Amino acid sequence: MRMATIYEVAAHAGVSPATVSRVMNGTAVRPELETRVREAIALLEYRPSRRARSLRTNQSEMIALVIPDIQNPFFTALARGAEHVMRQAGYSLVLCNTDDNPDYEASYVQVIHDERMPGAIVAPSTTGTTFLPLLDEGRPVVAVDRHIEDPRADAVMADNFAGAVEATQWQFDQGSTRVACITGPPQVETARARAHAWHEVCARNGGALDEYLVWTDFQPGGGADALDYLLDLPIPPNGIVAANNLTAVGMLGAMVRRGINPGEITVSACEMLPYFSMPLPGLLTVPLPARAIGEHAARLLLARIEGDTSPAKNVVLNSEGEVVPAPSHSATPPAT
Amino acid sequence: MRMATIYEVAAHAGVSPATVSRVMNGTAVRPELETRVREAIALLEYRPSRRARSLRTNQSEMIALVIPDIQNPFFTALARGAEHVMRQAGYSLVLCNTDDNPDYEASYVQVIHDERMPGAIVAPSTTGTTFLPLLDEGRPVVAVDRHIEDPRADAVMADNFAGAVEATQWQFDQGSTRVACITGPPQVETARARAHAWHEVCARNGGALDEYLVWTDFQPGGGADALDYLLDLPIPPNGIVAANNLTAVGMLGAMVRRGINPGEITVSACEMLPYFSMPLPGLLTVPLPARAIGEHAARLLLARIEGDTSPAKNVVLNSEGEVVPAPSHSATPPAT
DNA sequence: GTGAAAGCGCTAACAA
DNA sequence: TTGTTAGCGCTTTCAC
Repeated sequence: MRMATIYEVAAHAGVSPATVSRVMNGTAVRPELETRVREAIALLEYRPSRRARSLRTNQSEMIALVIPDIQNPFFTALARGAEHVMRQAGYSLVLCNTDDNPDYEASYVQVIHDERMPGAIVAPSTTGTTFLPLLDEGRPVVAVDRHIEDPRADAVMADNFAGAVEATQWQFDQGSTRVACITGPPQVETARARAHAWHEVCARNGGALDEYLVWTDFQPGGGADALDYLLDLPIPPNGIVAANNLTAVGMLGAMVRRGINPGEITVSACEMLPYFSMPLPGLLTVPLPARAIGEHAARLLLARIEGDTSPAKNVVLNSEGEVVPAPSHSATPPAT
Repeated sequence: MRMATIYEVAAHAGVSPATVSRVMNGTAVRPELETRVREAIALLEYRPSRRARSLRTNQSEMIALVIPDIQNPFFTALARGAEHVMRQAGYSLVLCNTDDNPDYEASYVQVIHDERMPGAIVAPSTTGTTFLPLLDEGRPVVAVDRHIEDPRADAVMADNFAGAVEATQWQFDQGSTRVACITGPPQVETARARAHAWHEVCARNGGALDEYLVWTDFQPGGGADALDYLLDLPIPPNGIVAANNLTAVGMLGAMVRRGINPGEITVSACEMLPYFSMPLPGLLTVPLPARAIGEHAARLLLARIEGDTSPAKNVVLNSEGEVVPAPSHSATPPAT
């Protein structure tokens, strides 16, 4: 079925296409003409072609959401928040799942360019360099979860350091004496920040043991392997901090398989799976404000698209989703 | 930074824009010219504007994925599958989260129309009538998880009846004598199909009790409430079938809160949360092929976009993700 | 095989 | 205020 164009509407209403365009865009038009135009629009069920408008105005209502893993509930919640804000502003999100694969990332950067999208919300895999071409073109990019090392990119993060401090300190408050940490890949900023927090808190509480720090892939399997490694140490820990949601569930599963009773080893985790409401004794969950990060990033990106040229912002949210004045610990040490 | 157009490339190469277009699209061009053009393309970092091409050819590489809840792991896995297939074919997915809200659904239908997208993969909320306008325009729509009642729409489903039969039969095999069922809203097709299967299997095993069938909202809270209701019956069930993943976790959480030991009441569920690997005694999980549904739907949609005009397909996948010749039970009874 | 020219559907100068 | 016109960047006849 053919679609009505602005010319057909104009012909039906006996006006010029420009007048129809003005009615559509809210420019002043003589009331009499406006009614005729509106009638024609209704009659023909006219809806302007976004792509034609987009070509002409060089704008578009399509922005990219680039995330490593859409099956990770953290990113899913983030996506939800971003989608919610963006749809209210009339924008749609293009879902770009990268599997943490730089090639996939690059191919989506290409799509963003080719579709001339006005901006992107991006959780970069390791180094954010893939996205620099977008910034070079003047497309605003808001980094979430991990930074893009570029002064032009805004960033919205959780206060990873504070969260991990809380998770670790709780261990000592509970009476744990030997606290281990299962974190992610050393290239990943959040993994480093949380490991660093663990180290600091342990140092304050009698010292951190190097063999109690396990770098994994931030996946359930990695968490399970890490648990096995830790419990097979000559002197195993009696408290464990899991630095993300997936390592946490992997580790908990492994604990069950080893027949460890809940509470026997204290566990605290940065973020947990949604719906995982089992109130296990000896388990603390420090929530991450995933949804708020998505919402905040979306608002920031919208402002940039509207023309905000102020210096790049670096927003940090605490676990309640509130903006924290300054990151509790900005400098994260390099990987060991 | 300005973007190179086809005219600039043409000028640099000393050819006409048409020739550049031919090089880009693989039409035969004298090798000598082709090299000149390619050099100019590389030099200027030329990439054709998809939106301009799209306006001219009336095609687009942007298809919509309409799902009720991006935080539900079932839809997340489905999205992953669809994205994977689509990206390989050069298409991108626009994420349309509807919260099962018909208004949101309608607004996304509008977007699909306005952007002139060539098709959509859709998990309709209740009635699929919202999407009929798209079919009227000749845009292919593939329904997933739930049907759209229209002979023009393809559909890809799990074999919900078979899955629920398995979940219910297992209860009797385990020695349960009084088997209840917690399902979703009666308007939802999958909720009805699974309830129906439960009813049939119970009937074969000595009869189904009406008060053992609980209609919920398919959410964790609903599952928890249903458990409380069931266990407070004069004669409570000793086996429970949960008809979806979220009711299942809600119910399990409520069991823990009531201090019921694992295995005391047998539980079988259609689908479970990913990473929920606790091997609880007395718990059976019948997986749903979410990812395969997404992949299959994407392939079907691609074929339609390519011009396939064969009659609408109704694909049913078993829990392994394999195509089942015919639905194990096509007629689902109306809600009671 | 190649170029000139028209046109996809819209908006924005510019004139009237 | 309104209409005429040009043009966004591409593809595609149609001549050559």
